Amino acid sequence: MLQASLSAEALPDRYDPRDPASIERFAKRLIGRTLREALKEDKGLLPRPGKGSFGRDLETLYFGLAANNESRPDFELAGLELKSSSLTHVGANRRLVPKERVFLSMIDYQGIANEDWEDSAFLKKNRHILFVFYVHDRDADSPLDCVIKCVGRWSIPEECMPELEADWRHIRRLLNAAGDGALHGGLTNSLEAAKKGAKGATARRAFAFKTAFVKKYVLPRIGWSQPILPERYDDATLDALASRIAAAFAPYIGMTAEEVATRLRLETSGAAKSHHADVTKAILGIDSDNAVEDVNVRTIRLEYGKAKPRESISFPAFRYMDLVEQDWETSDLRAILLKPFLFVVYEEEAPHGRRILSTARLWRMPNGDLEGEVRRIWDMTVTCVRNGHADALPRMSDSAVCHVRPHARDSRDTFPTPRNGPLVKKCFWLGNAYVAGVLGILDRSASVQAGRLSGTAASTPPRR
DNA sequence: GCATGATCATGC
DNA sequence: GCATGATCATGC
Repeated sequence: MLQASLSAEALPDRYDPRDPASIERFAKRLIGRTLREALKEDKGLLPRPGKGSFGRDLETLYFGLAANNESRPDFELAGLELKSSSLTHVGANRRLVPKERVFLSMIDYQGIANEDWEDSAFLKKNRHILFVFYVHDRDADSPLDCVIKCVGRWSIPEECMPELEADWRHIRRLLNAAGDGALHGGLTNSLEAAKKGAKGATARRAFAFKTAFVKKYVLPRIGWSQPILPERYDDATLDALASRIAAAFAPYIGMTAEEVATRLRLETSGAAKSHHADVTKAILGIDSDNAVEDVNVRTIRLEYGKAKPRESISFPAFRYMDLVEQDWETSDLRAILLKPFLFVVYEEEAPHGRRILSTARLWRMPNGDLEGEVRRIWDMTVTCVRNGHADALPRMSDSAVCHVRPHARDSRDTFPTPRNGPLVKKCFWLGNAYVAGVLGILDRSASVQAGRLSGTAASTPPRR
Protein backbone atom coordinates (compact mmCIF):
# COMPACT_ATOMS: atom_id res chain seq x y z
CA MET A 1 0.00 0.00 0.00
CA LEU A 2 1.88 3.03 1.21
CA GLN A 3 4.86 3.71 -0.93
CA ALA A 4 7.97 4.93 0.76
CA SER A 5 7.85 8.33 -0.82
CA LEU A 6 11.42 9.11 0.02
CA SER A 7 12.85 5.70 -0.49
CA ALA A 8 16.25 5.59 -2.05
CA GLU A 9 16.21 6.08 -5.73
CA ALA A 10 18.02 3.14 -7.07
CA LEU A 11 21.68 3.94 -6.87
CA PRO A 12 23.86 2.45 -9.57
CA ASP A 13 25.89 -0.67 -8.93
CA ARG A 14 28.70 0.46 -11.22
CA TYR A 15 30.20 3.69 -12.32
CA ASP A 16 31.62 5.42 -15.33
CA PRO A 17 35.26 6.20 -14.54
CA ARG A 18 35.16 9.24 -16.80
CA ASP A 19 32.18 10.81 -15.10
CA PRO A 20 32.59 12.41 -11.67
CA ALA A 21 28.83 12.47 -11.06
CA SER A 22 28.57 8.78 -11.81
CA ILE A 23 31.43 8.02 -9.45
CA GLU A 24 29.77 10.06 -6.75
CA ARG A 25 26.45 8.27 -7.15
CA PHE A 26 28.18 4.96 -6.86
CA ALA A 27 30.01 6.16 -3.77
CA LYS A 28 26.82 7.30 -2.12
CA ARG A 29 25.67 3.71 -1.94
CA LEU A 30 28.02 3.50 0.99
CA ILE A 31 26.07 5.90 3.17
CA GLY A 32 24.57 4.19 6.15
CA ARG A 33 26.63 1.03 5.73
CA THR A 34 30.03 -0.11 6.80
CA LEU A 35 32.64 -0.74 4.16
CA ARG A 36 32.72 -4.39 5.14
CA GLU A 37 28.98 -4.69 4.59
CA ALA A 38 29.20 -2.90 1.27
CA LEU A 39 32.03 -5.13 0.07
CA LYS A 40 30.10 -8.20 1.06
CA GLU A 41 26.70 -7.15 -0.23
CA ASP A 42 27.82 -5.46 -3.43
CA LYS A 43 30.97 -7.33 -4.31
CA GLY A 44 30.76 -10.63 -2.50
CA LEU A 45 34.07 -9.88 -0.85
CA LEU A 46 34.97 -10.85 2.69
CA PRO A 47 38.04 -8.96 3.86
CA ARG A 48 39.82 -10.52 6.81
CA PRO A 49 38.35 -9.55 10.15
CA GLY A 50 40.44 -7.30 12.29
CA LYS A 51 42.50 -4.39 11.11
CA GLY A 52 42.63 -3.47 7.49
CA SER A 53 42.97 -0.22 5.75
CA PHE A 54 39.81 1.71 5.06
CA GLY A 55 41.39 3.91 2.43
CA ARG A 56 43.14 1.14 0.56
CA ASP A 57 40.18 -1.24 0.66
CA LEU A 58 37.84 1.49 -0.44
CA GLU A 59 40.08 2.30 -3.35
CA THR A 60 41.00 -1.15 -4.53
CA LEU A 61 38.15 -3.40 -3.42
CA TYR A 62 35.14 -1.13 -3.61
CA PHE A 63 36.12 1.04 -6.55
CA GLY A 64 38.38 -1.52 -8.18
CA LEU A 65 41.16 0.98 -8.72
CA ALA A 66 44.79 -0.03 -8.98
CA ALA A 67 46.65 1.20 -5.95
CA ASN A 68 47.58 4.62 -7.19
CA ASN A 69 50.96 6.15 -6.79
CA GLU A 70 51.14 9.79 -6.13
CA SER A 71 50.93 12.57 -8.63
CA ARG A 72 47.77 11.72 -10.56
CA PRO A 73 44.28 11.75 -9.06
CA ASP A 74 42.85 8.36 -8.20
CA PHE A 75 40.06 8.65 -10.73
CA GLU A 76 42.38 9.99 -13.36
CA LEU A 77 39.89 10.16 -16.21
CA ALA A 78 37.47 12.13 -14.09
CA GLY A 79 40.13 14.29 -12.47
CA LEU A 80 38.90 13.23 -9.07
CA GLU A 81 40.89 12.27 -6.01
CA LEU A 82 39.48 9.77 -3.54
CA LYS A 83 39.92 10.61 0.10
CA SER A 84 38.52 8.99 3.17
CA SER A 85 38.64 10.15 6.73
CA SER A 86 36.72 9.82 9.94
CA LEU A 87 34.36 11.77 12.13
CA THR A 88 34.03 11.39 15.86
CA HIS A 89 31.61 12.36 18.57
CA VAL A 90 32.66 15.05 21.01
CA GLY A 91 31.24 16.78 24.02
CA ALA A 92 28.14 16.18 26.04
CA ASN A 93 26.05 16.66 22.93
CA ARG A 94 28.13 14.15 21.03
CA ARG A 95 28.45 16.47 18.11
CA LEU A 96 30.18 14.94 15.11
CA VAL A 97 33.42 16.58 14.13
CA PRO A 98 36.39 15.55 12.00
CA LYS A 99 38.49 13.19 14.06
CA GLU A 100 41.78 14.25 12.59
CA ARG A 101 43.44 16.20 9.86
CA VAL A 102 42.83 14.89 6.37
CA PHE A 103 46.06 13.73 4.82
CA LEU A 104 46.54 14.62 1.20
CA SER A 105 49.45 13.95 -1.12
CA MET A 106 52.98 13.56 0.10
CA ILE A 107 55.21 16.60 -0.17
CA ASP A 108 57.82 16.20 -2.83
CA TYR A 109 60.71 17.88 -1.08
CA GLN A 110 62.73 18.26 -4.27
CA GLY A 111 59.97 18.88 -6.75
CA ILE A 112 58.19 21.60 -4.83
CA ALA A 113 61.14 23.92 -5.07
CA ASN A 114 60.50 24.42 -8.76
CA GLU A 115 56.75 24.57 -8.67
CA ASP A 116 54.44 27.49 -8.57
CA TRP A 117 51.07 27.32 -6.86
CA GLU A 118 48.96 27.39 -10.00
CA ASP A 119 50.68 24.39 -11.53
CA SER A 120 51.61 22.65 -8.31
CA ALA A 121 51.37 18.92 -7.89
CA PHE A 122 49.22 19.65 -4.86
CA LEU A 123 46.54 21.42 -6.88
CA LYS A 124 46.64 18.89 -9.68
CA LYS A 125 45.93 16.09 -7.31
CA ASN A 126 43.67 17.68 -4.74
CA ARG A 127 41.58 20.29 -6.46
CA HIS A 128 38.64 17.92 -6.88
CA ILE A 129 38.08 15.31 -4.20
CA LEU A 130 35.52 12.63 -3.55
CA PHE A 131 35.27 12.46 0.22
CA VAL A 132 34.10 9.44 2.17
CA PHE A 133 33.69 10.03 5.89
CA TYR A 134 32.96 7.26 8.33
CA VAL A 135 32.11 7.58 11.99
CA HIS A 136 34.88 6.39 14.23
CA ASP A 137 33.70 3.68 16.59
CA ARG A 138 36.04 2.73 19.35
CA ASP A 139 34.28 -0.59 19.76
CA ALA A 140 34.88 -1.56 16.18
CA ASP A 141 37.77 -3.89 15.43
CA SER A 142 38.54 -2.13 12.25
CA PRO A 143 37.63 1.03 10.35
CA LEU A 144 35.93 -1.34 7.94
CA ASP A 145 33.25 -1.82 10.59
CA CYS A 146 32.50 1.85 11.03
CA VAL A 147 29.38 3.30 9.48
CA ILE A 148 29.89 5.63 6.57
CA LYS A 149 28.08 8.84 7.17
CA CYS A 150 28.90 11.39 4.60
CA VAL A 151 29.96 11.05 0.98
CA GLY A 152 30.29 13.70 -1.65
CA ARG A 153 32.29 15.46 -4.31
CA TRP A 154 34.13 18.56 -3.29
CA SER A 155 36.26 21.15 -5.02
CA ILE A 156 38.48 23.62 -3.31
CA PRO A 157 36.25 26.66 -2.82
CA GLU A 158 37.47 29.80 -4.53
CA GLU A 159 37.31 31.69 -1.27
CA CYS A 160 39.82 29.29 0.24
CA MET A 161 42.39 29.62 -2.51
CA PRO A 162 44.27 32.64 -1.14
CA GLU A 163 44.78 31.07 2.25
CA LEU A 164 45.74 27.67 0.90
CA GLU A 165 48.15 29.32 -1.48
CA ALA A 166 49.70 31.30 1.34
CA ASP A 167 50.09 28.17 3.44
CA TRP A 168 51.54 26.27 0.53
CA ARG A 169 54.05 29.03 -0.19
CA HIS A 170 55.00 29.19 3.45
CA ILE A 171 55.71 25.49 3.54
CA ARG A 172 57.72 25.65 0.33
CA ARG A 173 59.73 28.62 1.58
CA LEU A 174 60.66 26.87 4.82
CA LEU A 175 61.59 23.70 3.01
CA ASN A 176 63.76 25.55 0.54
CA ALA A 177 65.45 27.59 3.21
CA ALA A 178 65.86 25.17 6.08
CA GLY A 179 64.61 21.75 5.04
CA ASP A 180 62.31 19.33 6.77
CA GLY A 181 63.43 20.22 10.26
CA ALA A 182 61.92 23.66 9.99
CA LEU A 183 58.43 22.36 9.45
CA HIS A 184 55.70 21.74 11.90
CA GLY A 185 51.96 21.80 11.72
CA GLY A 186 51.41 24.92 13.75
CA LEU A 187 52.94 27.22 11.19
CA THR A 188 50.02 27.43 8.84
CA ASN A 189 46.29 27.97 9.03
CA SER A 190 44.42 25.61 6.72
CA LEU A 191 46.99 23.49 5.00
CA GLU A 192 49.76 21.96 7.02
CA ALA A 193 52.84 19.87 6.46
CA ALA A 194 52.01 16.93 8.68
CA LYS A 195 54.24 14.04 9.58
CA LYS A 196 53.18 10.78 8.14
CA GLY A 197 54.33 7.24 8.54
CA ALA A 198 56.63 5.67 11.08
CA LYS A 199 58.22 8.10 13.41
CA GLY A 200 61.92 8.62 13.32
CA ALA A 201 64.23 9.58 10.59
CA THR A 202 62.17 7.97 7.85
CA ALA A 203 59.09 10.08 8.56
CA ARG A 204 58.07 12.25 5.67
CA ARG A 205 55.50 14.91 5.52
CA ALA A 206 52.29 15.13 3.60
CA PHE A 207 50.00 18.02 2.97
CA ALA A 208 46.96 17.87 5.17
CA PHE A 209 43.81 19.89 5.69
CA LYS A 210 43.47 20.89 9.30
CA THR A 211 40.38 19.74 11.14
CA ALA A 212 39.02 23.27 11.44
CA PHE A 213 39.26 23.62 7.69
CA VAL A 214 37.47 20.32 7.14
CA LYS A 215 34.77 21.31 9.54
CA LYS A 216 34.22 24.68 7.99
CA TYR A 217 34.85 24.20 4.30
CA VAL A 218 34.50 20.52 3.51
CA LEU A 219 31.71 18.92 5.49
CA PRO A 220 29.09 21.62 4.91
CA ARG A 221 29.73 21.35 1.18
CA ILE A 222 29.19 17.65 0.87
CA GLY A 223 25.76 17.44 2.32
CA TRP A 224 26.72 17.35 5.93
CA SER A 225 25.33 20.01 8.15
CA GLN A 226 24.63 20.24 11.75
CA PRO A 227 21.95 21.19 12.27
CA ILE A 228 20.18 20.54 9.01
CA LEU A 229 17.34 22.90 9.69
CA PRO A 230 17.48 26.54 8.59
CA GLU A 231 15.63 29.46 10.09
CA ARG A 232 13.37 30.60 7.32
CA TYR A 233 11.33 28.70 4.83
CA ASP A 234 10.50 30.12 1.47
CA ASP A 235 9.49 27.57 -1.13
CA ALA A 236 12.97 27.21 -2.49
CA THR A 237 14.50 26.55 0.93
CA LEU A 238 11.76 24.12 1.69
CA ASP A 239 12.34 22.21 -1.51
CA ALA A 240 16.05 22.13 -0.90
CA LEU A 241 15.46 20.99 2.64
CA ALA A 242 13.05 18.32 1.45
CA SER A 243 15.62 16.76 -0.82
CA ARG A 244 18.27 16.83 1.86
CA ILE A 245 15.86 15.15 4.22
CA ALA A 246 15.04 12.60 1.56
CA ALA A 247 18.71 11.86 1.15
CA ALA A 248 19.24 11.67 4.88
CA PHE A 249 16.41 9.19 5.38
CA ALA A 250 16.91 7.11 2.26
CA PRO A 251 19.38 4.64 3.75
CA TYR A 252 17.07 3.85 6.63
CA ILE A 253 13.76 3.37 4.86
CA GLY A 254 12.51 -0.11 5.63
CA MET A 255 14.28 -0.44 8.96
CA THR A 256 12.69 -0.47 12.36
CA ALA A 257 13.54 2.36 14.73
CA GLU A 258 15.72 -0.02 16.69
CA GLU A 259 17.62 -1.05 13.62
CA VAL A 260 18.21 2.56 12.71
CA ALA A 261 19.37 3.25 16.25
CA THR A 262 21.81 0.38 16.08
CA ARG A 263 22.99 1.42 12.70
CA LEU A 264 23.63 4.95 13.86
CA ARG A 265 25.32 3.71 17.01
CA LEU A 266 22.77 5.72 18.88
CA GLU A 267 23.67 5.81 22.51
CA THR A 268 20.47 6.14 24.41
CA SER A 269 19.95 5.47 28.04
CA GLY A 270 17.09 3.10 27.40
CA ALA A 271 18.95 1.11 24.74
CA ALA A 272 16.18 -0.70 22.85
CA LYS A 273 13.66 1.87 23.92
CA SER A 274 15.33 4.54 21.89
CA HIS A 275 12.69 7.01 21.18
CA HIS A 276 11.51 7.63 17.66
CA ALA A 277 12.22 11.31 18.00
CA ASP A 278 15.83 10.58 18.88
CA VAL A 279 16.13 8.32 15.90
CA THR A 280 14.76 11.04 13.67
CA LYS A 281 17.21 13.52 15.05
CA ALA A 282 20.05 11.10 14.66
CA ILE A 283 19.17 10.52 11.03
CA LEU A 284 19.14 14.25 10.49
CA GLY A 285 22.44 14.55 12.23
CA ILE A 286 21.08 16.60 15.05
CA ASP A 287 22.23 16.03 18.57
CA SER A 288 19.47 14.39 20.48
CA ASP A 289 20.00 16.88 23.27
CA ASN A 290 19.16 19.76 21.04
CA ALA A 291 15.63 20.72 20.37
CA VAL A 292 14.64 20.66 16.77
CA GLU A 293 13.52 24.20 16.44
CA ASP A 294 11.71 25.72 13.54
CA VAL A 295 10.29 22.46 12.33
CA ASN A 296 7.44 20.46 13.81
CA VAL A 297 8.78 16.94 13.86
CA ARG A 298 6.12 14.31 14.39
CA THR A 299 6.22 10.55 14.39
CA ILE A 300 3.24 8.88 12.78
CA ARG A 301 2.35 5.30 13.47
CA LEU A 302 0.43 3.47 10.85
CA GLU A 303 -1.15 0.10 11.47
CA TYR A 304 -1.02 -2.48 8.76
CA GLY A 305 -3.60 -1.93 6.06
CA LYS A 306 -5.03 1.20 7.66
CA ALA A 307 -5.70 4.20 5.51
CA LYS A 308 -5.04 6.74 8.20
CA PRO A 309 -3.10 7.07 11.39
CA ARG A 310 -4.98 6.08 14.49
CA GLU A 311 -4.05 9.21 16.37
CA SER A 312 -4.39 12.89 15.73
CA ILE A 313 -1.52 15.23 16.40
CA SER A 314 -1.36 17.32 19.52
CA PHE A 315 0.29 20.61 20.31
CA PRO A 316 1.20 22.14 23.64
CA ALA A 317 -1.67 22.84 25.98
CA PHE A 318 -2.91 26.41 25.87
CA ARG A 319 -3.75 28.60 28.85
CA TYR A 320 -7.33 29.71 28.53
CA MET A 321 -6.50 33.07 30.06
CA ASP A 322 -3.74 33.69 27.51
CA LEU A 323 -5.75 32.45 24.61
CA VAL A 324 -8.50 35.03 25.03
CA GLU A 325 -5.92 37.81 24.94
CA GLN A 326 -4.43 36.72 21.62
CA ASP A 327 -5.09 37.90 18.10
CA TRP A 328 -5.05 35.30 15.39
CA GLU A 329 -2.24 37.03 13.55
CA THR A 330 0.11 36.72 16.48
CA SER A 331 -1.39 33.64 18.08
CA ASP A 332 0.64 30.72 19.32
CA LEU A 333 -1.24 28.31 17.10
CA ARG A 334 -0.58 30.28 13.94
CA ALA A 335 3.09 30.56 14.84
CA ILE A 336 3.33 26.82 15.25
CA LEU A 337 1.54 26.03 12.02
CA LEU A 338 3.63 28.47 10.01
CA LYS A 339 6.58 26.22 10.69
CA PRO A 340 6.96 23.23 8.41
CA PHE A 341 6.28 19.74 9.60
CA LEU A 342 8.45 16.73 9.21
CA PHE A 343 6.25 13.67 9.37
CA VAL A 344 8.18 10.49 10.02
CA VAL A 345 6.02 7.48 9.35
CA TYR A 346 6.52 4.06 10.88
CA GLU A 347 4.31 1.49 9.29
CA GLU A 348 3.47 -2.08 10.21
CA GLU A 349 4.78 -4.29 7.47
CA ALA A 350 2.34 -7.07 8.40
CA PRO A 351 -0.58 -7.33 10.82
CA HIS A 352 1.00 -6.71 14.22
CA GLY A 353 4.31 -6.98 12.46
CA ARG A 354 7.48 -4.98 12.73
CA ARG A 355 7.08 -1.26 12.44
CA ILE A 356 9.38 0.01 9.78
CA LEU A 357 10.31 3.49 8.71
CA SER A 358 8.38 4.03 5.52
CA THR A 359 8.18 7.72 4.82
CA ALA A 360 9.62 11.00 5.89
CA ARG A 361 7.76 13.92 4.45
CA LEU A 362 8.38 17.59 4.87
CA TRP A 363 5.18 19.54 4.64
CA ARG A 364 3.94 23.01 5.24
CA MET A 365 0.29 23.69 5.88
CA PRO A 366 -1.23 25.35 2.83
CA ASN A 367 -2.09 28.94 3.51
CA GLY A 368 -5.71 28.32 2.61
CA ASP A 369 -6.07 25.73 5.35
CA LEU A 370 -4.25 27.87 7.86
CA GLU A 371 -6.14 31.08 7.22
CA GLY A 372 -9.40 29.25 6.51
CA GLU A 373 -10.30 26.19 8.49
CA VAL A 374 -7.74 26.51 11.26
CA ARG A 375 -8.52 30.13 11.82
CA ARG A 376 -12.22 29.33 11.90
CA ILE A 377 -11.70 26.76 14.65
CA TRP A 378 -9.33 29.04 16.52
CA ASP A 379 -11.86 31.88 16.39
CA MET A 380 -14.61 29.56 17.59
CA THR A 381 -12.44 28.40 20.46
CA VAL A 382 -11.53 31.89 21.59
CA THR A 383 -15.12 33.03 21.34
CA CYS A 384 -16.32 30.08 23.39
CA VAL A 385 -13.77 30.65 26.12
CA ARG A 386 -14.51 34.37 26.24
CA ASN A 387 -18.22 33.82 26.43
CA GLY A 388 -18.22 31.30 29.19
CA HIS A 389 -18.44 28.21 27.01
CA ALA A 390 -14.94 26.96 27.67
CA ASP A 391 -16.42 23.57 28.37
CA ALA A 392 -17.78 23.25 24.85
CA LEU A 393 -14.92 23.79 22.44
CA PRO A 394 -14.74 22.71 18.78
CA ARG A 395 -14.68 18.95 18.45
CA MET A 396 -13.38 16.65 15.82
CA SER A 397 -16.83 16.46 14.30
CA ASP A 398 -16.66 20.22 13.77
CA SER A 399 -13.59 19.99 11.57
CA ALA A 400 -11.42 17.32 10.05
CA VAL A 401 -8.51 19.73 10.05
CA CYS A 402 -8.29 21.00 13.55
CA HIS A 403 -10.06 20.49 16.86
CA VAL A 404 -9.63 20.88 20.61
CA ARG A 405 -9.15 18.06 23.10
CA PRO A 406 -7.70 17.50 26.55
CA HIS A 407 -3.98 17.48 27.00
CA ALA A 408 -3.31 17.02 30.64
CA ARG A 409 -1.83 14.74 33.21
CA ASP A 410 -5.30 13.63 34.22
CA SER A 411 -8.71 15.18 34.56
CA ARG A 412 -7.67 17.10 37.66
CA ASP A 413 -4.86 18.80 35.81
CA THR A 414 -6.44 22.15 35.00
CA PHE A 415 -5.93 25.74 33.95
CA PRO A 416 -8.19 28.58 35.02
CA THR A 417 -10.71 29.94 32.55
CA PRO A 418 -12.18 33.47 32.45
CA ARG A 419 -15.74 32.41 33.22
CA ASN A 420 -15.90 28.66 33.74
CA GLY A 421 -13.55 28.12 36.64
CA PRO A 422 -10.67 25.66 36.31
CA LEU A 423 -10.96 23.24 33.41
CA VAL A 424 -8.82 20.37 32.27
CA LYS A 425 -5.87 21.52 30.17
CA LYS A 426 -6.53 21.31 26.46
CA CYS A 427 -4.75 21.93 23.22
CA PHE A 428 -5.37 22.14 19.50
CA TRP A 429 -5.02 18.95 17.48
CA LEU A 430 -4.64 18.25 13.79
CA GLY A 431 -7.15 15.59 12.79
CA ASN A 432 -5.82 12.18 11.84
CA ALA A 433 -7.84 12.16 8.61
CA TYR A 434 -6.33 15.46 7.62
CA VAL A 435 -2.85 14.17 8.33
CA ALA A 436 -3.65 11.10 6.27
CA GLY A 437 -4.50 13.40 3.38
CA VAL A 438 -1.26 15.26 3.84
CA LEU A 439 0.65 12.03 3.69
CA GLY A 440 -1.27 10.94 0.65
CA ILE A 441 -2.34 7.69 2.21
CA LEU A 442 -6.04 8.13 1.73
CA ASP A 443 -7.52 6.63 -1.36
CA ARG A 444 -9.65 8.79 -3.57
CA SER A 445 -13.00 8.03 -2.02
CA ALA A 446 -11.69 8.60 1.45
CA SER A 447 -10.18 11.88 0.28
CA VAL A 448 -13.51 12.99 -0.99
CA GLN A 449 -15.08 12.14 2.29
CA ALA A 450 -12.43 13.95 4.24
CA GLY A 451 -12.79 16.87 1.88
CA ARG A 452 -16.49 17.03 2.57
CA LEU A 453 -15.84 17.14 6.27
CA SER A 454 -13.18 19.73 6.03
CA GLY A 455 -13.97 21.97 3.11
CA THR A 456 -10.89 22.20 0.94
CA ALA A 457 -8.46 20.91 3.46
CA ALA A 458 -7.91 17.23 3.04
CA SER A 459 -8.05 17.39 -0.72
CA THR A 460 -5.05 19.65 -0.80
CA PRO A 461 -2.36 17.74 -2.61
CA PRO A 462 0.65 17.01 -0.49
CA ARG A 463 3.79 18.94 -1.20
CA ARG A 464 6.49 17.14 -2.99
C1' DG B 1 -14.77 1.99 13.83
C1' DC B 2 -14.31 6.18 15.49
C1' DA B 3 -14.77 10.42 18.34
C1' DT B 4 -13.85 11.89 22.55
C1' DG B 5 -11.88 12.01 26.94
C1' DA B 6 -8.05 10.55 29.61
C1' DT B 7 -3.49 9.50 30.61
C1' DC B 8 1.42 7.83 29.89
C1' DA B 9 6.64 8.44 29.28
C1' DT B 10 10.33 11.16 29.11
C1' DG B 11 13.41 14.78 30.03
C1' DC B 12 14.63 19.00 31.98
C1' DG C 1 6.73 19.42 38.83
C1' DC C 2 5.65 20.41 34.50
C1' DA C 3 5.80 20.65 29.32
C1' DT C 4 5.59 17.93 25.44
C1' DG C 5 4.86 14.29 22.22
C1' DA C 6 2.55 10.10 22.13
C1' DT C 7 -0.79 6.72 23.17
C1' DC C 8 -4.65 4.36 25.66
C1' DA C 9 -9.70 3.44 26.91
C1' DT C 10 -14.33 3.54 26.32
C1' DG C 11 -18.92 4.16 24.89
C1' DC C 12 -21.73 5.39 21.07
